[in-house]
Amino acid sequence: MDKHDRISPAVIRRLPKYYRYLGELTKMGINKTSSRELSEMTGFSASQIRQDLNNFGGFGQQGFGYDVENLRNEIAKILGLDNKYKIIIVGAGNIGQAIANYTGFYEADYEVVALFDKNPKLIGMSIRNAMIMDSDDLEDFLEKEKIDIAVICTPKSVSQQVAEQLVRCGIHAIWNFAPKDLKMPENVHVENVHLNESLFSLTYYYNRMNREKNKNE
Amino acid sequence: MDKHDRISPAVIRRLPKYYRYLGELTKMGINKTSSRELSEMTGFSASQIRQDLNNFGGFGQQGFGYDVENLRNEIAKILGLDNKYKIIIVGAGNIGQAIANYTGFYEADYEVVALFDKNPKLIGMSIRNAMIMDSDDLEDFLEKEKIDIAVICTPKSVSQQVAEQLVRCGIHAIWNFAPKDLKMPENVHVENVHLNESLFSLTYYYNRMNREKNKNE
DNA sequence: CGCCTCCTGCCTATATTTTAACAATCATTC
DNA sequence: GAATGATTGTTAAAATATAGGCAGGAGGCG
Repeated sequence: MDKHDRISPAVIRRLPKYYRYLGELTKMGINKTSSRELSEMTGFSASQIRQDLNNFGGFGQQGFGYDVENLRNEIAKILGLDNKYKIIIVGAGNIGQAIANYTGFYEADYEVVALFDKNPKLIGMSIRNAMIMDSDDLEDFLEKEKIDIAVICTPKSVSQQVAEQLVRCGIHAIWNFAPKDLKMPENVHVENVHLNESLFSLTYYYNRMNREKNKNE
Repeated sequence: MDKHDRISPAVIRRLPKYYRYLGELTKMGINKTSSRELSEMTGFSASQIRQDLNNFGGFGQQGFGYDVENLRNEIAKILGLDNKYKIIIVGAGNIGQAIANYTGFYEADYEVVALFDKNPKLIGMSIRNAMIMDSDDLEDFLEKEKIDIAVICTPKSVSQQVAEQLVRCGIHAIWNFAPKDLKMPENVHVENVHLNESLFSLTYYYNRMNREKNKNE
């Protein structure tokens, strides 16, 4: 699987989108598609779609197109959506609870096994079969349970410290919602969801649009 | 302000990060910095940082560096963080409520004015001074109040429809949390936060790491 | 069967983004 | 007040990402 090593992040970011649209086609009962059709749906150029897919092998048939279900399965395999993943959430505040309640992951087999928090009022509560446990028990828990992905939803002040603790306990994949960049060793992958930065970008474009509108009036 | 028109999105995405780190420097009482220092903090190359900033003008002093507070204010101005923004949230489920409760926006003046939902159990509740109102009252509300940014936290099945309604009522900036791409006119800016796609990317890298680890053993 | 249309996979060209290099400039030191 | 070291702004080069173009294969149709 050496070919995976050199795939650009931009390609990986697009794959979930293809996957989603292929799912929609399946739901509509359409079982054949083409890069042109996917282009219309996703907004990416047909050429780019073909090239993206060809990074992983020729899933299509020349002169014909792609089999929707087959292509979807192949992308699932590439992303690893054909496996099960156990998740814990550290920090059971607003965001942590929202993630635990989020049903949008249904497309793959992600299971939130437990949440952790310091707040005694939260400890003992359950969210969709997942218990909120005391943060002090985190390390013991990770020793016993094999966890794939940890979600950090703590305040930023403790996020680095929590991340280091997680890594010490063998975690290699972190989904970080704290507005801070984690300094992590090479063999840990961090996926950031920085809501501020997203909102600030939006703010920039909002203002730019307003400036243009005023100019044209 | 024509120069803003051609700034690449990649640059805009980095500005909030500079802004955040400059805030941290201020908090530490440091009032002078350099592209090299910012590079160490942010992980971007010093060259790139200088080039990014010079898109908007020379904020530094040759041979000396940048004044932390001044640079931070300039970036704030570029992003528009020196203004106030009124926000509504459509969909007061888990994510909607979490956003309403989110305090991470404190760096700028964002005010969540109201939430909207169809669920009678939620209508009438308040979250941090913002009331959850009936979705049926959305259009009336938007006629009376001048809202800058709308957040979509509805199920994906209605997100497109909600977005169109918002645009009809004069909204031009949408922060979309529904796992669907909105088809919008040119003069509307949509910033997507697609949690699935983010998690799927993480899953890909998690698996790739595991493959590499197994190979090296 | 032959022709036409459509579409992939691949190769090439263009555009964009990032990195590198360097002259100009400033504060500091001796 | 001249030399030094640090650092910017800017230009050029390299790397990367995207788009375009085309040969060849597949299916459909008369």
